[in-house]
Amino acid sequence: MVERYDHKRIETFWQKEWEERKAFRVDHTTEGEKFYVLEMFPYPSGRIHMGHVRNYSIGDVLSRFLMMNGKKVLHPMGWDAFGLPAENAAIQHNIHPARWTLENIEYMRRQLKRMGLSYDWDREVSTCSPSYYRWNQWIFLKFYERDLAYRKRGSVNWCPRCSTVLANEQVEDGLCWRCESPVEQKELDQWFFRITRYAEELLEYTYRLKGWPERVLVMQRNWIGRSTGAEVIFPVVDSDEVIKVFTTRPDTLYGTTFMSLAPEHPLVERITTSERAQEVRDFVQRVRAEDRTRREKGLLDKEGVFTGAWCINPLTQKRIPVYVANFVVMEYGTGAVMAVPAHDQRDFEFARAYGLPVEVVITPPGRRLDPSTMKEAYTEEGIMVNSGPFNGIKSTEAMDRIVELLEKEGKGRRATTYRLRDWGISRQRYWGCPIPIVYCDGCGTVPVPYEELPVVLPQEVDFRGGGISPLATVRQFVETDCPRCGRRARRETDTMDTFVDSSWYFLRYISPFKEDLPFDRKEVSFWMPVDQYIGGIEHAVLHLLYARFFTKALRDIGLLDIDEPFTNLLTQGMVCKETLRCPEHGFLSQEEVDGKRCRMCGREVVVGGVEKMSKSKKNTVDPDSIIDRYGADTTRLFSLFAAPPERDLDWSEEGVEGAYRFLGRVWRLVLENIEVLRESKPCDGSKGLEGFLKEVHHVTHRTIKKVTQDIGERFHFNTAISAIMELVNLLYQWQGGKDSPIEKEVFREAVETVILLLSPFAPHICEELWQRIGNERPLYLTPWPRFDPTALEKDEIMVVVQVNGKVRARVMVPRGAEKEVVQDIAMKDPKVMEWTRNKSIKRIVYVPDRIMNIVV
RNA sequence: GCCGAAGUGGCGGAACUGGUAGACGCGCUAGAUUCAGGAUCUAGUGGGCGCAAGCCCAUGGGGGUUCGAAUCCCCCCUUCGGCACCA
Repeated sequence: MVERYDHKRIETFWQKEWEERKAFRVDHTTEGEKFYVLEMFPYPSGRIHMGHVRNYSIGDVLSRFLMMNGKKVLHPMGWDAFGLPAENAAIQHNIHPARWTLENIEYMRRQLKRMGLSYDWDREVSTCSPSYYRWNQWIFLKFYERDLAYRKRGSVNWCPRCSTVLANEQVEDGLCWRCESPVEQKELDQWFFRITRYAEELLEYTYRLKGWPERVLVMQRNWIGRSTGAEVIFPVVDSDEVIKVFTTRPDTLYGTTFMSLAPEHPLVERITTSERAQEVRDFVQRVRAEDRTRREKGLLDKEGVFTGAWCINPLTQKRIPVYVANFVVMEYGTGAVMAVPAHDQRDFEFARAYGLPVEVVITPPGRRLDPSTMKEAYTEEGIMVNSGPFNGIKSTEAMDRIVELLEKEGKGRRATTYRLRDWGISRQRYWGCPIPIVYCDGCGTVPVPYEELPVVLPQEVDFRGGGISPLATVRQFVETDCPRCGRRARRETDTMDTFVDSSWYFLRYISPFKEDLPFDRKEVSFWMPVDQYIGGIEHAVLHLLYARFFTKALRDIGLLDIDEPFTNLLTQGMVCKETLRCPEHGFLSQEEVDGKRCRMCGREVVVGGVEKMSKSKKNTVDPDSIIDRYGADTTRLFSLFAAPPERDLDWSEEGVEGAYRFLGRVWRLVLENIEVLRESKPCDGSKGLEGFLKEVHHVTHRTIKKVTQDIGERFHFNTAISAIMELVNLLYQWQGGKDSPIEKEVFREAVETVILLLSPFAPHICEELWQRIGNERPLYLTPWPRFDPTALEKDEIMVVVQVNGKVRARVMVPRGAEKEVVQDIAMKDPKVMEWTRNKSIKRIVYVPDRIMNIVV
């Protein structure tokens, strides 16, 4: 019996070794062929979860693979360390957010090190450290100078549970993205980043990011939500006021029969006639009190009220009534809609409800529409009618022509609107980056001078009060002198959204010690953009859009010379597991189940569907316990083998055992042959190899080729691993001895190859075996193996023979044989003869060295 | 409603540009080893018919293109994800 595979000892040993030798440190020179591998940094919530394990395993395989292939690889790790959970923990457990966060970082760093990840820990960055967030403030000031940061009072999303404001991107279905509480609206003074200035560029570049998954790009396009059309001016009758509308359908302008304003529209108050005033005011108040989410989701019936005012259709000069309607939102377009009931479903419903006229201006080809009997709006294109000079032309053509007419007469213009809103970054919480602004009664809003940065977050704060920013209670913080006039002034007490922190952290990794600037220009132009970014799909819009915006803004400030931060993006799937349920006690964890029964009540447990691991469903698996039991190598191997990275992964204990078994097989393969391996060199070339030896040599090189392509080109780690398994299986088939030099050499080459190819996945065991077979140089400094094309060539090749598309035989032919030669061989095959007997051959298709199809 | 992704054995998944469907792993079955269990090794494992050689069927369903389709085209169904009174 050989020594057993002791993962604990091996993994501890090699982790210490890598750490002491600073194996994965990358110097600050800017020479060589660079590759920047980045994984989304974690929030230090306490412990890592399987999603992290998967994310970081993917990055590590790639990183180690590229290092062995001679690339200069930057592979850093850090902490997205500001955020609400720290503050909530502080409130619940009376521990300071800073301590809570730092302790979590300590713990999680140890967990990551236990996974054997190849990070350059010298570049570790933590966003809650003043040496990091001072540059947040610095960038904020640069944004402020360029009017990319501004303050405005407005209706904002308020999460009562988190007692803070949320950006639009952080509201999902009307619920807070973090705690799922219903979001309310509040009027507050808030800081915004003018991301809308980049709306067009952000959109345009989604068509150039070839290395991003299509679905992420689509989500971003939807989010930016560009629509093109026209802005049209409708003068109000007996008034100097005009109503501006945005429409994507200028072709329907002649069919406008009324006007709808958003209840929040400023004109409502000004144009409503006195006899309608009370009714309108009641209506506006009622709608504004309505549940915002229901209103936004379109769940309410179309309702409205007449203002008493009329406006003029600029093309027809017809008077049309102005309504206030609950389905018009102030935030989009101009907050006013020209209503064309015949050609817009919402307007149609509204018109029917209030008895307003429906006028058809576009007819479907070859059909006529009757306004009195229409059941729904006709929204397709067609032929123009009742549209003055445009009658008879196609509606698609009329679009442009009508806009031209409007522009000529000064009644409107071509216009584009976006769904994207500016990014509200103020947060009424403590544990975040202070906004470097001072308010002075004399000077107004004054930026903190650069030389006074950082504005340090004070330690002693009572953050238990709800509703206002905790910093507002700290007098020593709030009270300051105006940097401009020196008189007493007040500091801004909100902190920044933590998505600001993560919008540029990948730049700080490049020069984490830079004192005078956020990052070093020269180093950044060497390393950026990130060549491969890896993370979860949940950031498809949030973080990934913000980081793109930051990159463009920093470029325009003159700090960067790239347009996009991430060349290639890999969005890994979720880690899922089956759920267990007790009819009485709900979801159960593995520990709460005894056999097939609930430990609490003894009732039979229902095995539910495979769902994303979550605490609430109690189907999580703790990485620590898996690493304890099977080791980091097994854990990594399984999470990469069970599914391709972008797909969801079903966690299975049996699968983990399978991975463990495989590593055991590799371990025994080496140790059972340790003498043979030690006393030989790998063979060089395929000369003189016959039979099984030739087969082993051939498969060895075929595996090098496949694994190299699967890792480097396709990220198909699962198939790479299965190819290595096949090679190992073949070596277990070795029947004869390993006595002659040639046998030893072939075997040694094959085993070395297995170790090298497996090392990015399972680095500890491979490093150990590599050393044991007598290598001095550590594996992580050893070049990746290259395949020998001549070893891949076979003299004889199996060709599949089909008759009428059905496989009937397989024949061996010399490689590269002519069609006629193969045909002769095939026709002599008894099976083929049987199927072609008494039949006339119509055609023979031959794909060289692969397949022959005989059509009879 | 619109947009996107995906449907392959008992399960996770292979099949690169149309060319042996089911690699690899899990699970299951049998054998070897063992006092026994575990571990390990070997063999088998899509379905149907057959003693067997073998034949037929099979990649969500239906049609088509092709010598040949999981892969290309058309129609439909299901699941997941995103957006949605967006003018």
